[in-house]
Amino acid sequence: MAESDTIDSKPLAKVLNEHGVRPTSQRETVYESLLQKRDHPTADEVFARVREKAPTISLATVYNCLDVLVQNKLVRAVNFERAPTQYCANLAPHAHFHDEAGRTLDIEMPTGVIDQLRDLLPSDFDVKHIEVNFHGRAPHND
Amino acid sequence: MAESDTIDSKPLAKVLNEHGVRPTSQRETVYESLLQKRDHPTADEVFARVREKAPTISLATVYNCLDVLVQNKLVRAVNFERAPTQYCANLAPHAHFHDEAGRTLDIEMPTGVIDQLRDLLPSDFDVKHIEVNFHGRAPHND
DNA sequence: ATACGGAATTAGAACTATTCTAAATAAAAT
DNA sequence: ATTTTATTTAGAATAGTTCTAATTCCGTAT
Repeated sequence: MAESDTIDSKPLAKVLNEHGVRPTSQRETVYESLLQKRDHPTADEVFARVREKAPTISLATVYNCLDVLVQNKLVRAVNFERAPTQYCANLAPHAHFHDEAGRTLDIEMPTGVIDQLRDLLPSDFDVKHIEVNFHGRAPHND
Repeated sequence: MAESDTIDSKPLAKVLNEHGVRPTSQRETVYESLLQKRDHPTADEVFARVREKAPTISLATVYNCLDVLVQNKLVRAVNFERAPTQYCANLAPHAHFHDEAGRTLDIEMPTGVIDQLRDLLPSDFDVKHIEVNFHGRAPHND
């Protein structure tokens, strides 16, 4: 299995480039880790995960990379009640469910619902982003 | 106009009591300030405002009072992207619009919309709270 | 290939909103 | 009045994030 085309790793740099992000190895590693385990990790958690592949990376760099990815719409930052920011590689419009146990789940949001939310606002409001957060208890399926 | 019944100040202690909050002078002052200027102040801003009426109050007490009011459903805490928590005395279910200039506005949310949001979740999810935040540019009417 | 210049990374210090701590005070219950 | 319990207070501590200044990296021009 020496020189097989690994389906994921090759186009990563290209994806970053297409979004205006200079593909450094740290950015690729951070982005890859978000794509691989989609459980809304915090910066600290990302830091812990990427250290295996990039043992010399610093926490500041993880923050930098995450910021760049968020700025360039490759990743979403998710905030809930002053808890540490969580990161999410799901780009489809969706809401988040925050479990009382600490889990964060993506909730699909059809465009119809989004449009209805937007219609709550007077027409002279310019809406850039709509954020929907649920909080409660989700059934734990282990 | 010496001994007129001031419509607001009398029942305040009663309102607190009815919500299970022991009415201390600090709590009354903090709650009153939120009722009077409904512009979603931060704890620091509340601190600055109540100092006129209660010059010896401490910031820690302001935090304590706000927490107690939030715990007992007299006030809502509003968070947006790790900005300092803002406080809101509007108890009706509503969303928030976060202006790029920093203003926070209440947006009425009919129960129909709330129900539709809840319907996005599988029925075995127990929803405690739904939070909707808009972000964008609001027309500034000065 | 090599040197230059701007961008990215790094370690650690700094910052900020909030919470904690322990002592003092106030209020309620006896 | 006295005891108990809750609240307030000032300041220290904490945690997540950002800043700083030095180093390293990478693309481009030579």
